[in-house]
Amino acid sequence: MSEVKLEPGKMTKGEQTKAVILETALELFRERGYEETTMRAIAERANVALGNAYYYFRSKEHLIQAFYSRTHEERLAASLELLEREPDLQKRLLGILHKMLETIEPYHKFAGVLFRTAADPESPLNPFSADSEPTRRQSIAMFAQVLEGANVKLPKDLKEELPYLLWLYHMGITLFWIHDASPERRRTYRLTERTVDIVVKLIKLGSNPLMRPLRKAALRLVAELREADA
Amino acid sequence: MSEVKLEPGKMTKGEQTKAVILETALELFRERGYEETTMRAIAERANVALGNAYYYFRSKEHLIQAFYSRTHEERLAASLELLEREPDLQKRLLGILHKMLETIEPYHKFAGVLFRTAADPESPLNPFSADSEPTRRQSIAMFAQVLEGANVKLPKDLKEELPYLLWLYHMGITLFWIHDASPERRRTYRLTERTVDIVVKLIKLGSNPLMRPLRKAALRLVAELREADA
DNA sequence: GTCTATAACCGGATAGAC
DNA sequence: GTCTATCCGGTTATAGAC
Repeated sequence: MSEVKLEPGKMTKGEQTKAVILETALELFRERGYEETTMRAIAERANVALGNAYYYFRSKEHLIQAFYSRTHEERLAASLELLEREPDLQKRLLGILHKMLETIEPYHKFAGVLFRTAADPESPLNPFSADSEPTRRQSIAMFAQVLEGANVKLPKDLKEELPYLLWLYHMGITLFWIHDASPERRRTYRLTERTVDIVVKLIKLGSNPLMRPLRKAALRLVAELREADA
Repeated sequence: MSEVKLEPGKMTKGEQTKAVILETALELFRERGYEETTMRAIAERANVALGNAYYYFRSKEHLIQAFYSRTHEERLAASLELLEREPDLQKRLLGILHKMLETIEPYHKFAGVLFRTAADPESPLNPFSADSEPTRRQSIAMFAQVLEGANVKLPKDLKEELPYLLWLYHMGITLFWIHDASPERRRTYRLTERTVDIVVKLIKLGSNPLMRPLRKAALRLVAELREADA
């Protein structure tokens, strides 16, 4: 599923070891969940000493961070093709969200821990933190691309803020997914389909010149909240 | 601040011990934060054995749950008077939210941990969990009261779902508060004032007979999502 | 700079005696 | 109900090998 090539030719020994440890950890996380996976077990299956695991990953949580950027990249890659091919906004958005859900599905079992640490304002894993700024920026940029290539015209003010709002929206979907215990995550898919429809309608409605005053007011509120991210 | 009388006359020895442990724990949490407070330190200052602390509280997290229901009750009490006196919906809602923010303010320092555990779907602290059902129900009931005594007429379908929606809204405010590092939590207060205004306008708009189809559609979506709480 | 092995520390949690 | 002893696992420290 999430196989990653460990090309020994292109990697130093250290990079290889690090990669092996990460793969092993994710494997165990998927098998048993996060809490149930001990650092000792990871080291053992990866055939390294416990101390060595800590040499490459400062803590168990840092393994999660590595996981984050990995799935994030997978997701970007998986989305590219769609973005080049599909012009319809609604289909673009829905497609992106589906790709995302597919990418993270294997990890649903330990999603709770992910989110738990992510929700802590002190944690570097917090998606609003300075630490995750690069990933966040990339992610928001992707939503900008979703809009960019679509067959819609947006007023400038909305166009600027919308990628961020869509990113927030996708975080909301993710939050729902985490709590979704339905078979095959049906509820999440249903929610996604319904809300994408609403979101697209709202975007079109909000672009209407008549809505300018309301739109301005709403965007000002959003801008204000955004400041609080720090 | 959060002094609670420990009336020995009215309590069995066990209840007393339990109360002492809880008070000591909250004291230490406020002093040093959650992570920095060890169960051993709590037991020591409370003059009980470590094992005894675990006799009364199944885990360190369960101390948080006790804290929850405590502030929850304080909040209910603080809100009662307002609800009996004020007829204007907007003022009622704003007042309730202000009371809430006041009650939790002393604990802002370890609010992160609160939310972190609360966000874990597995955790009993999760506000959507079965474990927190009693508190949740009470809280939703309070929002029903906010509507009940107000000078507005609502269509039946909306009246039924709205308390839950307001509860969700207040959770959103809380989430923002957790991440709010501004002096005196100014941002949170500003956000609250602005959004309360919007919420009340939306409620009035949504009650308009012309909005019936849209309202029905929205409420159906909400009802569907609500099922997923389990 | 990469890695092993081993021991130890710390704190949450549990068992079982009294 | 209360205690002591113990386990368990994240984390650290050390000392040394390639």
